[in-house]
Order: sequence, then C-alpha cells, then structure tokens
Amino acid sequence: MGARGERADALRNREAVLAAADGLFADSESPRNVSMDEIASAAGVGKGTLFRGFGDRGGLIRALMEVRSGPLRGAVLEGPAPLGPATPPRERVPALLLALLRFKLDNRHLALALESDGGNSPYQADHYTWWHRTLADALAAVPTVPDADFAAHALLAAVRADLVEHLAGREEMSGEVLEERLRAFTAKILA
Amino acid sequence: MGARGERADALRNREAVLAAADGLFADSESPRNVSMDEIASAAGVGKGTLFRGFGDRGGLIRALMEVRSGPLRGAVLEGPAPLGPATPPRERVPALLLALLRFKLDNRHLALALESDGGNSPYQADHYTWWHRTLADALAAVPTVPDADFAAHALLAAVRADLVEHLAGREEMSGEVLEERLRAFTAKILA
DNA sequence: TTGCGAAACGGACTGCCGGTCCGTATGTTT
DNA sequence: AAACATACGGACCGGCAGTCCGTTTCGCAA
Repeated sequence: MGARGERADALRNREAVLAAADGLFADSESPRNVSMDEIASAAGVGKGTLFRGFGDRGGLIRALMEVRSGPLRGAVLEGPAPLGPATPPRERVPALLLALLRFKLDNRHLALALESDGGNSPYQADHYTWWHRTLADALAAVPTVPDADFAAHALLAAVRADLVEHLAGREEMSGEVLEERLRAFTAKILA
Repeated sequence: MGARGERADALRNREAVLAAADGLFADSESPRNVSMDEIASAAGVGKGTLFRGFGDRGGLIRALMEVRSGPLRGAVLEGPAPLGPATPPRERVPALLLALLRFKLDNRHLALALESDGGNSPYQADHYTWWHRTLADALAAVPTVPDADFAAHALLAAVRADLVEHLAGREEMSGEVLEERLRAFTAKILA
C-alpha cells in the first residue's frame, strides 16, 4: 500500500504505528483515553512522525479501519455468495448486515474509535458512504422495499458501534442472540 | 424545579446558564466548539458557578435537554392520543417515533450535543433508557413484532441526532419527506 | 566507498479546554 | 445588625491534539 517512493524507515514506522494503535485501542476501555502521545511512544516513534504520516487522529483511525476492514470489503466487492455481488438481493441484504455486525463485534474498539471519533460525524466518512451505497443498491433490487436509501441508513444505524457495544458489552447479550435479533428485524423490512 | 432551599442568586444563575448554553449551541456549527468558558461568560457567570451547578459538561447538557424535552415527555406520559398511554399500540408506536423525530429536527444542536457529548455513549443516559422502555413497551403490545426490545433499539437508532442532522442538513431532505420515510419504515416493522 | 541532497525524524513547544480550589462576596436568618 | 451558611468567580492545573524546526537517516550517484 503506497510503497510509492516511500522511504524504508517511513514504511516501517507506518506499520509500527498502526500496530501500536490497534493494540492500545484493543486494550483500553474507551478509545477516548488512548492519547496520540501514548500511541507514538508505544510505537517507538516521535509524535511528529505520527502526525506527518496520518494527518490527524481521525486519519490514523481511518487508516487503521481501512486495513482491518479490507478483507470484508473484498468479499463484498468480488467474493462468492452470500456476500458477493452475484448473490440474490433478498439473501444478500441480511448477509451484508450480519457480516458488518460480526465485524463490529470482532473489532469493537476500532469501530467505536471510528464512529465516536470526536467532532465529525461518521456519516461523512468514506467507510459509511460505501456501505450505504452497497446496501442501498441491494435493497433497491427488492421490490417490497419502498425507500432503499432511507432503509439502508436505518438498517446501518441498527449496527452502529456504540449500540453494539451497549448490547454486547453492558447488557450481557451474546453475539449469536444479537445476530438472531438483527436477522429477524431485517426480515421484517424485506417482507 | 428544585427551589429546594436554593438561594435566590443560585436560581437566577441557573436560568442564565441554561439560556446562554441553549443560545450558543443553537448558533454554533457543532456543539464541540462551544466551550464551557464561553457559556460561563455569555451567562455573565464564573466558571466555578457553572460547574457547581451542573457537575460537568454532560450534566449541563442533560439538564438543558430535560427542560426542553419536558413537554414532550409529559404528552407521552399522560397526554391524549396519539402520544398518551391510552393510544392503541399500532398507532402509538409511529406516533412516538415521529414525535421524537420532530423534536430532534426542532432541537438539532441540543440533541447533537447530548448524543455526541464526548466520551460516554448516549445509551447510558436516562433520556435514552426512558425512551427505550416506553417504545419497547408499546412494541411488546403488538403481536406481530417478535423482539420488542431490539426493535425499540433499532427504531430509535433510525432517529439518532447525527443521522437526522446528516439527512436534514448535509443532504437537502425536508422534514416532511424524512417523516414520511420513517413512517413507511416503521409500518414495515409493525406489519 | 564516500559524499550529498532530500526525506523523514522526534520531542520541545503552543494553544485550548475541562475541571478544581479557595479567598471573597452575598444572601439569609434571628 | 451580626453572624453564619451558601454561592461566587477567576486564577490555576493537568492533559491533549497538533505544530515547528534543528538533527538524523536514507538512498543514490560518482
């Protein structure tokens, strides 16, 4: 990724920072109390390096998310059923949502960091708009759904990181149960 | 409200702070860039007063929300149909959601401040748990809805402040259109 | 291998913000 | 009016995101 004339140490540091950030987010209770200083020193890197490489805190989190969500994105873009583009929409819509839910369960800290990033809303992030497009397109192919666009927003809202965290964390709801509830809810919309 | 042995100046200051905060939030692009210092000086009050009265930033925002949402809460708790408790559930559920949507449209800044408060998630706020209880109870009375609890979370997620802000603000979606979309989505769940 | 320019490094520094502290002022009560 | 309780306010603190620039390292070319 972007070995485009990048110096060797720059590349090494980039990896180190991403790894350090990932680890710190995973260990911390809330992404809020992982400071950029901590990330820098955990990566064995100066703060300047960190900010030069990623612009700002949001940029770092976004970069990390891009790396981690790459495989899922790939599976949706060009994988086999039930995620890939050849899947019949009635089957693909729930598959997409469940995959996203599972991803957020597996990467709670990161998803939380991305969405409650601080100032700017998640709705302007590429990550969101891509999922919205994908889901809305799939929904549009199901004739019983009137407003694919809004329905996509609403369904994605049902798997927002902080809600998932609330249900799976504070409440003691297991992943399986949560998946089942989401499946039932989605089925209603597709009915 | 709490004139419980409160000194006259304390009460006056409380009002002044709430008014100032409301105004500043309303005028600002994002609640993030309204600082506590600004609120204090706009209210003609020292910072200490502000923090003694409300505990912390979150407390101030919650207090403000409580005042502003009082009437709606009242209408839901003991008002006439379609919001009051005597309303048939199939009619009450969409009424609750539409009322909440309208409230968030009318109080964008405040709702946004409450939900993207900073560190702590909106899901632990009394405000949320109250709405969830109310909506879940209404949904539980509709036999075609399997998971009243989860459905309530998901439907409330569809009217989250930042999503509403995104649709009504960035995208140029009018309140009426948004209400209609939400109505159709809710109808699907109740079908 | 060496030399040199470009690129990256790192940590001291800045500005800002939420929250605290305590000497001072004001309301209240008798 | 005096004395006590209560509230006031702004200087102060710790911590954070983001910047700046003198220093180091890399990689290429001779």
